[in-house]
Amino acid sequence: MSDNIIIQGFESAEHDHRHCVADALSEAERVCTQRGERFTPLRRTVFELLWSSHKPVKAYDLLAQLALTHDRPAPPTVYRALDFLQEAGLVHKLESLNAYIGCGEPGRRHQGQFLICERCGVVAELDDEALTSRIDANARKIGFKVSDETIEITGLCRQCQVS
Amino acid sequence: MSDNIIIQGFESAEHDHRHCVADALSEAERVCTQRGERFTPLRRTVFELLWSSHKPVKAYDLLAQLALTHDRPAPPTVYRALDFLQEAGLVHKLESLNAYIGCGEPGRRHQGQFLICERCGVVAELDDEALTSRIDANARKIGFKVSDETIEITGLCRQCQVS
DNA sequence: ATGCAGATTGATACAAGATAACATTCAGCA
DNA sequence: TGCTGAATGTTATCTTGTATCAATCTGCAT
Repeated sequence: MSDNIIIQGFESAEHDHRHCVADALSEAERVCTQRGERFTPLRRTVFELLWSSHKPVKAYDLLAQLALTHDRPAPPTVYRALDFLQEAGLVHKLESLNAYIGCGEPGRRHQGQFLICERCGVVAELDDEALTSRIDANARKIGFKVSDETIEITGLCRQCQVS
Repeated sequence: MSDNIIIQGFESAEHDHRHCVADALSEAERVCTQRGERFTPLRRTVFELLWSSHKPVKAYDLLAQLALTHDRPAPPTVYRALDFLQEAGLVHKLESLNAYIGCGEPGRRHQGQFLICERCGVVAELDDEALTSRIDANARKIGFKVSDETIEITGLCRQCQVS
């Protein structure tokens, strides 16, 4: 079992974010191609907006951003793109925030665990398989068959504790 | 560490639910008294509605139920009661469902982990401290200070897998 | 090239979930 | 009895998400 469970999040303020975005985009292209689905300009735009930072974005904020480049987009436009991206495993929804964030490792099937800084809003995505196993074990004990996990931890990131 | 991590949920269909309700009510009274807060008739009514089954209830369904006995209640009425009950640890919100459920063990501070059957809608509440510890350990590793956990597992309960 | 089928996007309307702000009433007590 | 803060009532509004139908586009078989 790997000890490096952090997929993304809490990068240094000076990290080259263009690199994150470029990686995410090429991964997205790859995943869509592999799934035989189309990474259309609209979906790509929404995806890029989500990757504009490591903070989750709300659907109506995406809509407002879209309005800058598209002619009066309506809610279904953005929700459909989000649905597609979630289906493809490219985006996660943070249920406790009603917000969406790009997935840091879309290649592998997972649901992710999230650390959400309540001060700066940055979100880290983890994947601790031992945690998932433990949950599965608990479920199995009572005959419950897991299909979906929502694990969202709120608190303060290292930076925000000191500053 | 106790091995019995199930707080409530997936009772047999024939269990005496009046007993669950009676227990929950007396616990609620106790908790409120201890906190120096008032378990008013309205709060009690909302609480009883939440305990009418082991399924989560949506705020506007509560509102509709309330309308049967109260004169044209408005959303703030039910949301205020829910806020109060959540503050007191008597009720949990299931973020992935936008629904609310009575807590099976309000005496002790905890956030709970939930197994949600996507077929029958019944929810089990667990409290696996090892799970919480593991999450805390992961967080600590990257300097994150946890204040709040949302853990909601969707799937099929034993009954619903066979029938 | 042409036209068809399915996927994608556009557009309108509305449903569902939640809160802000201010008025009124109530419980406990000086 | 009247005061104070808590609790509830009331109205309006904001946020989040869907249903539905129309128009357009893409890939492909003819």
